Amino acid sequence: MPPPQFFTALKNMQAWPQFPVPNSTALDTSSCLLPVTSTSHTPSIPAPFPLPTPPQPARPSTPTSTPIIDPTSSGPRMSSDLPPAQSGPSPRAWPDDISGLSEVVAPLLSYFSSGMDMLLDSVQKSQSKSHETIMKEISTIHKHLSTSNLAAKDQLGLGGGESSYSFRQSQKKATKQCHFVAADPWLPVTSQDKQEHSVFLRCIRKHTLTLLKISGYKYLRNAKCTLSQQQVDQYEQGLPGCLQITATDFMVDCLHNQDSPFNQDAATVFAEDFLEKITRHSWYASAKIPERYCNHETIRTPFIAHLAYVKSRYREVVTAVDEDPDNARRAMNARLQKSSHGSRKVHLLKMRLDAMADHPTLQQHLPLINDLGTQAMSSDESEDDVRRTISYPHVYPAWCSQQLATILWQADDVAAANTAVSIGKCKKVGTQLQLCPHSTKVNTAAAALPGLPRNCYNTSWLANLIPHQVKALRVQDMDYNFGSHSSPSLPTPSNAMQS
DNA sequence: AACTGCCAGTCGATGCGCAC
DNA sequence: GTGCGCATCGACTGGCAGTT
Repeated sequence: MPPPQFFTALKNMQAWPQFPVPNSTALDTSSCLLPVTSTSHTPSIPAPFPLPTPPQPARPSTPTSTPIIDPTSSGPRMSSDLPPAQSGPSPRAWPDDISGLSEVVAPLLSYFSSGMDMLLDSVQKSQSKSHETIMKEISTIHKHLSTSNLAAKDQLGLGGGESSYSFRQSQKKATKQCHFVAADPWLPVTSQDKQEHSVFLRCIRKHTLTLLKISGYKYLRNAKCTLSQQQVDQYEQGLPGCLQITATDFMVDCLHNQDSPFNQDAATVFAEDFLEKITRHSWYASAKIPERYCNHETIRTPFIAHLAYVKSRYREVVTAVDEDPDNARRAMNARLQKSSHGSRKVHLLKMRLDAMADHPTLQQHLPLINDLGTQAMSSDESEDDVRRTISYPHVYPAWCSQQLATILWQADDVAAANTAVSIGKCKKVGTQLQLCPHSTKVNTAAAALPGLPRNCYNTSWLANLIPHQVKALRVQDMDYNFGSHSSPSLPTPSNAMQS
């Protein structure tokens, strides 16, 4: 990987309008293909795939096929332990006494020469290590798939396993800002710190419900969380007879800001009670809350943050219902339906990854499918209510190429074979696996994933895009090596159902 | 009838983008 | 900075199909 100074220099170069940097769009992560309904998943697929390796020239004239990942930007980083490039030399600070060249051109040529050397080194090293990278990634995914099966949950529901999918999500979330209280403030936040923080937050949520005397937020209407303006005024002026917040008569104000004096005082009462309960009365003992969390401010802050969620739920179950009950119910159902559909796609992705992890030939495609995420999973499912069969036909996204669909198809067959009982005639106890017959239908409304190799997209679908969409799609100018799985035509649905 | 376990639905929660 | 809407996630639960 080129040194951080190179990226700093490259960024500075982009500010020079007369010398546009090739492939500067690689730094742009904002665009995506319409109609994109979700922008949460933006895969970065530069190196780990078994891409074909054409003979490399000794010094390529343009590095346009190599994605530039700037470690100083907010985009994905190739190395987590790389320090941010802050003190690298600016291109303008280069010596300007190169004979025969102007002050502007000399540093530019020198800069480009040096930069290209570093970039070329990086590309060559990356390609030579491609196989090793794939095997490492497969090993990592495999390890997380294994551990997900062994994970147990504690009685409070405070623990939980980490599936292959959640592993990807946790990697994504790790880039977001979290206010962990690390065991050792001088060391980086560890996974144990994160787990302890998560457990602590769950206790905060649970205690909030306890003090509000409700079992769930759908009962917020019954909790003390609505104050009139008169009550607020009286409280803030400290008038006699105004509301008093105590642990036994706890209340929050969901109609005003969480930073209001009333809510701030509520947070203080909450922190005092929470601290007392965990230190003197051994509440949440199974959660094993670390000592460093046992102070007022560390408890107050997450409670106030949680209050924002409580307020949003209040708007949903009280305010919206009061305004228009029918509309509120429709909105709630729509949200739940979407949520349910999403979790099914997660299940499908995990099932496919599990099946591929142990398969001798499909294993090599694990990084690709893992990076595709749920957005590439079947996009529509429906149950046959008439015959009462558990049948969910897979409908593939229109943008998906035949080769890519074939991989997913074969993974489904492997998963079905793995769950089937081959010894004796006894079926597995319990409900049998759902039938997931493949269909030839495609979902034209499915959002396409940007930045994939060319042959991951359906050719005819690609041809129908307008130029702006093609540009937004950022198709990699290379083909993914599907190997022996790149069959010329999709298998028939009947074949797929035989397993 | 008892048991098992899959699966859709439910719930609590988080993060992002946009408008003000 | 804040509120709000939206998308999405993980954990959990009840219904129920299928087996013993």
